[in-house]
Amino acid sequence: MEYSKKVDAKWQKKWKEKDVYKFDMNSDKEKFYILEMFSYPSGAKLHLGHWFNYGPSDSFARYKKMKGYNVFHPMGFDAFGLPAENYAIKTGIHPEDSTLKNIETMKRQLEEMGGSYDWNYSVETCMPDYYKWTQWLFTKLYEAGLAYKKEAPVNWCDSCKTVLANEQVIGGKCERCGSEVKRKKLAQWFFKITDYAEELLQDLDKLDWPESTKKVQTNWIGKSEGSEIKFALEDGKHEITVFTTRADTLSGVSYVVVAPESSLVQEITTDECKEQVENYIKETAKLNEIERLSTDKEKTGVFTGAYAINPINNEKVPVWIADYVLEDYGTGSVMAVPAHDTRDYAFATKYNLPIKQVVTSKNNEEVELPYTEYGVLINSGKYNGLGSADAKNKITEDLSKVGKGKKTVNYRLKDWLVSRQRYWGAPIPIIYCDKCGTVVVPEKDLPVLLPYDVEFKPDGESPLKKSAEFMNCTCPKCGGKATREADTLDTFVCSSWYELRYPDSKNSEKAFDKDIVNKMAPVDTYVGGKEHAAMHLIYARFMAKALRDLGYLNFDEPFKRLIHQGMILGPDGNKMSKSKGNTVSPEEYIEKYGSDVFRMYIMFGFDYRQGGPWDEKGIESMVKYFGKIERLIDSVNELRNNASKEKIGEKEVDLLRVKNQTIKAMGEDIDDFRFNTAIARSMELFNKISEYIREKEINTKVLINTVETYITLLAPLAPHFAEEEWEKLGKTDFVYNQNWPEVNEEEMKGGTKEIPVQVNGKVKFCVPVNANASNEEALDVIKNSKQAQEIKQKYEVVKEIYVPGKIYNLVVKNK
RNA sequence: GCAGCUGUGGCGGAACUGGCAGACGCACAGGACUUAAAAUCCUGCGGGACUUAACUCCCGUAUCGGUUCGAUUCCGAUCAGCUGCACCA
Repeated sequence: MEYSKKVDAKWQKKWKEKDVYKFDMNSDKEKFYILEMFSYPSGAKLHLGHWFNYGPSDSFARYKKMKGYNVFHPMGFDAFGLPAENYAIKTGIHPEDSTLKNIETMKRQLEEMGGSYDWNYSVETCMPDYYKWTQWLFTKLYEAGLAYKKEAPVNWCDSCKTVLANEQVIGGKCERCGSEVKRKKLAQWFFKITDYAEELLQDLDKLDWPESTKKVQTNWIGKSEGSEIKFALEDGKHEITVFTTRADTLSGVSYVVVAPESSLVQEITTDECKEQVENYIKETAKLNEIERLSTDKEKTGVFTGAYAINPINNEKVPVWIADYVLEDYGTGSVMAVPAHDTRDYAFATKYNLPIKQVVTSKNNEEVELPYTEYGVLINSGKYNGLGSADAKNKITEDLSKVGKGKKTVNYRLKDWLVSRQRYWGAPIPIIYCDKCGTVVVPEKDLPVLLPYDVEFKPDGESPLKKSAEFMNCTCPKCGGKATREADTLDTFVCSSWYELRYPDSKNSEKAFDKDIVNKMAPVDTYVGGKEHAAMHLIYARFMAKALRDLGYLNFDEPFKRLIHQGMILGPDGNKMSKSKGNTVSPEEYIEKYGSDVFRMYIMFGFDYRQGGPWDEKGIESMVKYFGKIERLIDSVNELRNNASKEKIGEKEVDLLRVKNQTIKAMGEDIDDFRFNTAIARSMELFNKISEYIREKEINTKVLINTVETYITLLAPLAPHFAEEEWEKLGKTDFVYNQNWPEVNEEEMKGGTKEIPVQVNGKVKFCVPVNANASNEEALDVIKNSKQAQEIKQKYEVVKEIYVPGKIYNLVVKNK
């Protein structure tokens, strides 16, 4: 193989000289926005996962360009975040220094990969020219009532000294550092994503996304329709509102449970029960949410001494508190129906509470409790005999007439907690003034710059609090002394709108120009890992919708089509990790083989959506293929001046058919991110050309045309290598700028086609049919074939089935 | 526990709405070239039976069953692996 890293460098230089990646916003061509999830520069170098994400996607972008689109394919860096801060704490190297250095390295590596990015459209989220607008976004959401502050129980990581969002807690442990997560109450900033719960759910239908990811989001949003029911307390002063999806079981309520954190608890607890209730609340506070919700944990609770009145039958039922009820889901209170809920059943059994069956099976069979299915009501007074579904409606309706209940919809989705007690993030643009209260930083004062010189070692306080210079400021409203918000924004905020900034990334007046963003966005194809199915992808959707409602966007969804690449595992089949010692570094391969061999191998050796274990040996197959192509081009150049036959014979028809089939198949494959089969098709065409080249008489015109097409087809997949071979073929322009070859339908149909013939569903033989023949003609040929005649003589034909162009099946029985 | 995904040769993987299972490649085996080796080129390559041989036949897509003229593909049950969610009222 002559191809090497030097060839990469040669073409990268030439491309740069001609500025081929320059994006022209005003092109007449139809725009196509391709985006890969930008990378987080925590490590110093691109790893295999980056290559697997960016390499094939870049080939997709190059293909789309050849197909005639005005392709917009930007790249940037998600540069704020905890790892850089942790690294800094460990090494003393400032996060800004390490991050900027990493970005430089990664940029260089992306260029070495051959990424077709126009770096004039790039973002680095840690730079003031970007986070100014992240802050601006916050102020807009605040003004629209979509950002608010509240005291909330949060997940606290003692090791990172920071708060984690619920979805960042993995198995009770901190997603980033793995240490145990505790609960703590803090005043926190939230984005009101719940306002968009219904739309986020409904609009999933509009998206060309993997079904599994849509399901993840559906579950995340967790819509449930039910009823809110009011239970008056016996004291006549208080009231408990519960949320239930099973209003039909209301007559079976044997107690009511309130979340221990609820402020109501203090008010209703009787003096006799005060001590046990307070002890229980203390115990609960020690547990984190994961522990509380663990199925393994036995359900516990205590009686408050209060009694509630069932609005349907005036029965008096005890009010308990229990840690299996959460304050922030539904109304924070539930009605317990042990006979028809497994959880309540276990609780009632443990604490000897009554169990009253009010639903039975439709055919009135004996049922085992707890019976959680829908059925027919019993022991429910005037509702007896109603089906569960009807009873739910009827009961809720009756309650609503007396102001004791209503139909309602509940979502599991929680508001997005965006504040972080960290240094390496965008400061929240809020000022606290003694006179004016909470004041948002006006646009003219943005960005609120993140100071460089700050003690960022964690001690439970926000690092920015320790910088007097940062904290002390004047109130924008009254001009008096004021202090700044010391918390920074979750990095997911930075990444929730970056796709909107790319097309106008240099704009210093606005986050983006409305016309430009509406012209270039939404993203047509978005490529990234499954791990972002819930968080990033739902936050970005929310942000787009919020910005639309604020009048900045005229579309609803930021990413029309989504592709998840699979994961490349270590050679041992396990997830790559330094601790396991099974990591594979792309660098040495690039040094040894060049970017294209590596890119081609990762595309050919794996199903893009699946990934799989790394196979050291596989890459050699690509080295062989490249060598073969080089030798083929040399042979073709030698044949170039030989005498050519003029006729288009059987062999030429055959070659041209395969050529056209390959153009079509490869195009479809690349469009659908099936790079492995696209490359396999290219190999088939290669094999066909090699076969043809061994013929005695060669039509050099057909040969050269086919070989040129073949190299063109390789161009998006192996960009540097294809340029090199293109040049060898005597071409002086860039193969990068070629159009994707057109399919010649006539040539593609040429030759004969083998139609398989089945007898009773089993293939017995094939009949060659002219590929251009009509269905009738083809069927005629098959029916009149010698073998078919033989079958018909031998057996009685019961039925015949012909699927045009595919199969002919005879159903027979013995005569 | 619930949900989702996956299961095809020695290996990576093909087979697009049911229509020739194993494309393409790796590995392996044989041959050509060579003094020889490497490289390269050619041929073979799921398992089994029979045959001098061509052929032919049988089995085969995790397992068992179903629908169908026909199932890797659809349906049901089971097993295995991976991933996500976590008492959601």
